[in-house]
Parts: sequence; structure tokens; C-alpha cells
Amino acid sequence: MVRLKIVEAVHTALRALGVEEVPSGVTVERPANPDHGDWSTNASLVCAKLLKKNPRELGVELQAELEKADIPHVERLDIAGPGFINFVLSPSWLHDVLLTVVDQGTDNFARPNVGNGLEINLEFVSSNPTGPLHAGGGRWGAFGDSLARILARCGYAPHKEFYINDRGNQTVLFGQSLSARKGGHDVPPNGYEGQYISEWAREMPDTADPVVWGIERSLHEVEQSLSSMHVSFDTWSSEKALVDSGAMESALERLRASGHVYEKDDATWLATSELGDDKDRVLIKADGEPTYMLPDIAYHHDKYNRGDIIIDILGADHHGYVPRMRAALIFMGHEPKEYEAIIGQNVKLIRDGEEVKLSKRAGTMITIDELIEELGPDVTRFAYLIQSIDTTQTIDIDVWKAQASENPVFYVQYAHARIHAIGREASKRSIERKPLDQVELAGLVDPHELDVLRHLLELEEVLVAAARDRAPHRVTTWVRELASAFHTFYNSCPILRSDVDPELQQARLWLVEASRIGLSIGLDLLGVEAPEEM
RNA sequence: GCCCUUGUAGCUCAGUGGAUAGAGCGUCGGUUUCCUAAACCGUGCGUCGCAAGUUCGAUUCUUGCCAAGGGCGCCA
Repeated sequence: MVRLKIVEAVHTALRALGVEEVPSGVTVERPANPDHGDWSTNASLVCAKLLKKNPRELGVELQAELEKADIPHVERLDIAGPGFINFVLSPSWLHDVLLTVVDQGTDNFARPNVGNGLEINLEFVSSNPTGPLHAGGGRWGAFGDSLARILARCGYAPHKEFYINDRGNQTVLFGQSLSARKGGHDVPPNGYEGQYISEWAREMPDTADPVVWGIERSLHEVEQSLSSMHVSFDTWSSEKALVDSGAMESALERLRASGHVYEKDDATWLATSELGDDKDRVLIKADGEPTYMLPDIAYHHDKYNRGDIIIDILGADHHGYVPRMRAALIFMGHEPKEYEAIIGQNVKLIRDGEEVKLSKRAGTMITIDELIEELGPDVTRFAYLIQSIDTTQTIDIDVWKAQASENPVFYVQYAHARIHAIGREASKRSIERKPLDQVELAGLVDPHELDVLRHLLELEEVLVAAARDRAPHRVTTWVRELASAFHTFYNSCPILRSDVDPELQQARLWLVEASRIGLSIGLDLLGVEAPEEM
């Protein structure tokens, strides 16, 4: 890597100038502004104080020192601004990027092994199995699934998991609502009012247990909906099965053994406030029934069988739940680092200019199926992944529909389809791509050609950042930028036209292939189709 | 009152301890004898919520304040 060579040279030069230990603030980065060269270092700014010189002055000395070093591809060194040293490289360094991309291909390019096989358990969606998934829940599905894909590409071993709350009050109420509708009655107070209850009640066989049948029906629905946007799970964990297995009791014993459980007011408490929670929490109510929390602790403990660290992806309305769960898991003997919670902000849906309140019980929701039907799976999934999970998302259905032919998803997919169109046209004209090692890439000097290669170079660090920050939207941003670079290149650099020099044509065909690899990797991580024609 | 997230262009949102802060949409104008015009090019558009602090340098980090959304059950 060119960067490493430059880092090395900078360190050597600094030592020659009397810097014994290079400060950690010294960086070698790609400047945002192309006028500032291909690589840039702030070394003289950081080290100036150390050597009691002014940065600009030191910069001149550093520049002189660096001139002596023989760094591959470097054509020129500039000193600029307050004392940055900018490295201007010949295009050949980017040609090396093309060779790497094509050589490694879709399977191996941009596959940084930062995870080292670390198993990460991701739990997401986990909606109550009492009805279809509403459109807001789709955000966690898209997020969790893409995060898993990104982690896997970065060398982690992710495990996707859905927790089924198939016992307790809500399921009882749900069963009662189904029975009531089947008998033609009103649902019980606080029951489920949604239209789907009546429809499902009609489907339900007379002999069926409404709770069991209803939960099955819901899960089937949710699985279908999510898989239509390419979201899948490795494990569906049943709360009921877990409780039946005795896991809840053994979790309670383990907590008791830790010495943080006590009895008060006829209830059993966990002293979570010892570890930063607002107050202690009840594990077993005065009536002898466990709260939601106890089986959930048992479940989280169980998840360590399927992950070195476990991550909950939760909606903002559950953020208060995190400190108590973390406390409980630490009492159970897990390390604080081994539990992570990602709090996603909510999705607001706008239709006809008005916000649609998403309530399953009141039945005022828009389901994920309806959204997918209106926008299509690719648009829906892309929309969920276009912005940071830390921000409240507003999806105006009418806007996304109206923009259907010119929205960011199609922009990216079109770039991919265009590449295949070029391939088809090339074979129609009997233009064949020669093996890469027989192709001279030196002709690729147009800024638009080089820009495509710069974006491809960045993919690896984008993935590392996306995995580290649990931020799939970085991939979305990157793939949009690559598509843009490709479209620009396509428009300004003819490829198949008869007046193009054959050698340059070959180089450009390989640049197109490298672009295809990048787009294909990006779209796959986002779970969006990469069409060959549109 | 306490806790979490957010505040960047008319709108929806990216982005960054650094040198002139970006994209899409929307506005206005332009590009097709030749690889897909679902594209491209140009044009406008900003006190990066406010104020202090840390730093050679802050829109980015810290603190306070203001505003918006969410949460503070022996519900799940």
C-alpha cells in the first residue's frame, strides 16, 4: 500500500529532524480537496511545538528530508496552508488499485479481516407476535440484516436472532381478540382492534387454539414480509420454550448467588441501581408471576451460547431498558464489553401530508407489506438504510412514490445495469476484453477515470468504519458516490466508440469491470438487487 | 426533574480535529448523427441551534443553555 510507504517515509524524516518519538496525532490522509494532492500529512503542524519551530518552517525542512526518500508513485511534494505537506502521485498508483480490485474480485476485494472470527449475536425486530409488522419495524430489519452482512465481510461471525414473546398478557389478549371476532363479538377492553384480526379470525380453524394459532400466523406473516426485502434470521427464539426449559429458574438462581437479589413488599428485586440504573427492578411480582424482565435476562444469558458479544438493536422507546439489562448481565458474570445496545430512532410515516400513527392495537398502522407493495422491496430497503439510525426518519410515502423513477436506488442500480449494457454492446460489436496483464493501463489519466478508482480504494476503510460504528448507512453513502463517479466517467469517456484508441478502450473496459465489482459488493451489503438491465 | 437521540442549504439528509463544509430534491438554463437521457453539465443556496472551554487549529471534542422527538410501571 502506498499509504504505508508514505507513513514510513514521514516517520524516518521526522526522526532525522530530531523527533525521537512520533506523536500519535501525526496522520497521513487523503485530503478532501484534490488540489491538495493525493495524500497529505500534518506532521509539521503536530511536531512544531516539540521542536520549538514554527510549523511552516519545519514543513520546509521536512519537505527537504522527504525529497530524499524514494517513495513509489510520488511525483512531487508541496507545502501548503499552515504547513501541510501534500504528496502528488502519478496516476500509476491508482492503476494498482484497479489491478487489485479485478484480481480479488467480488468475493475477495474489500474484505478486511478486522473481526478475526469474533462471534457477534445480533437481535433485532423481535416484534410482538400479535399481528403483521408495521412499517416502522422494517427499519430494524434492514439495519440488522445489513449490519450482519457488513460484519461478516469484515471477518466477524454474526448470528441474527429474533426473540418471540410468545407468552404473557399480550398474547392472551391477542388470542381473546381473535376468538371474539370469530364469534362476531367486540374485542375485549385493551384488545386488538385492527382489521387484520377479523380477517385472521375467519382463516382460523374452529379447532385451533387461538393463541397458538395466532402466534404462528403472525410469525409466518413477519417472516414473509422481511424475506421479501431479503432480511433473514439464523435463530427464532421462543420465550415460552426457554421458560419451559427451566432457564428462567436457573437465571434467577445465578442472580441470587451473585448476592444482588432481595425481597421487599412480597416481591423479588434485583439491585440494578448498584450499576447505574435509576432504581432497582422487580423480577417476581407480589402475585408470584415473573415480570417481562426475568425471562428476558435468561434469554440474554442464553444468547452467549451463540455469540462472544451480544447486541440488541432496539427502538428509542426501549432505551431505558438498557441499563437494567446491562446490570443484570454483569451480575450474571458477563463483561460490560460483551453487551451492547444500539438504540434506533423511530420512523415517522407521512401519507397525504399527514402523519400516520403506528399502533398495532388501535389498528391505525401501515404494514411493512403495504409499504413494500407501494415502493417495491429495493426502494423500501434502501430508504431504511439511507440515513443514520441515530436520526428520526420521516418517510413521506407520496414523495417516495412520486420520485420512483428518479430516486437514489435507481440511480445506483442504473449504474450497474449500464455496465452490463456496455458488456452486451461490446459483444455485439465483437469487442473482446484481453487479459488484464496484457493491457496497458497508463492511458487512464482522465480525472473522471481516476475518480472512480479513488472511490474503489475507499471501500475497505468505509467497511471498517461501518462495522466499527455499526453504521450501514455509510455503505449507502459510498455506493451512491461510486455510482455518481461512474455515471460521470461514462458520460465523459467514450468506451466502445470506434474512434477510441484500442489500448485505451481495453483499459476502460477493465475500469468498467472494476466499477461493477464495487457496485455489486455495495448493493449486496445493502440487500438490494443489482439488476443487469432496467 | 432525570435519562437517550437529534439540531448542517428552501426541503430530506451526508460529512469532518485542519487548508474553499457536501449530495439528492426543488429553481433556472443547457447536453443525444456514437456505449441506456432512470444519465450528464452549469446555476443559485449556509451565522454547521446559541455561548463558553480544550487545541497551533473546533462545524467536529467537553460543559452549559435553547429547541424537537423518545423514555422514566410489581406493562411488555
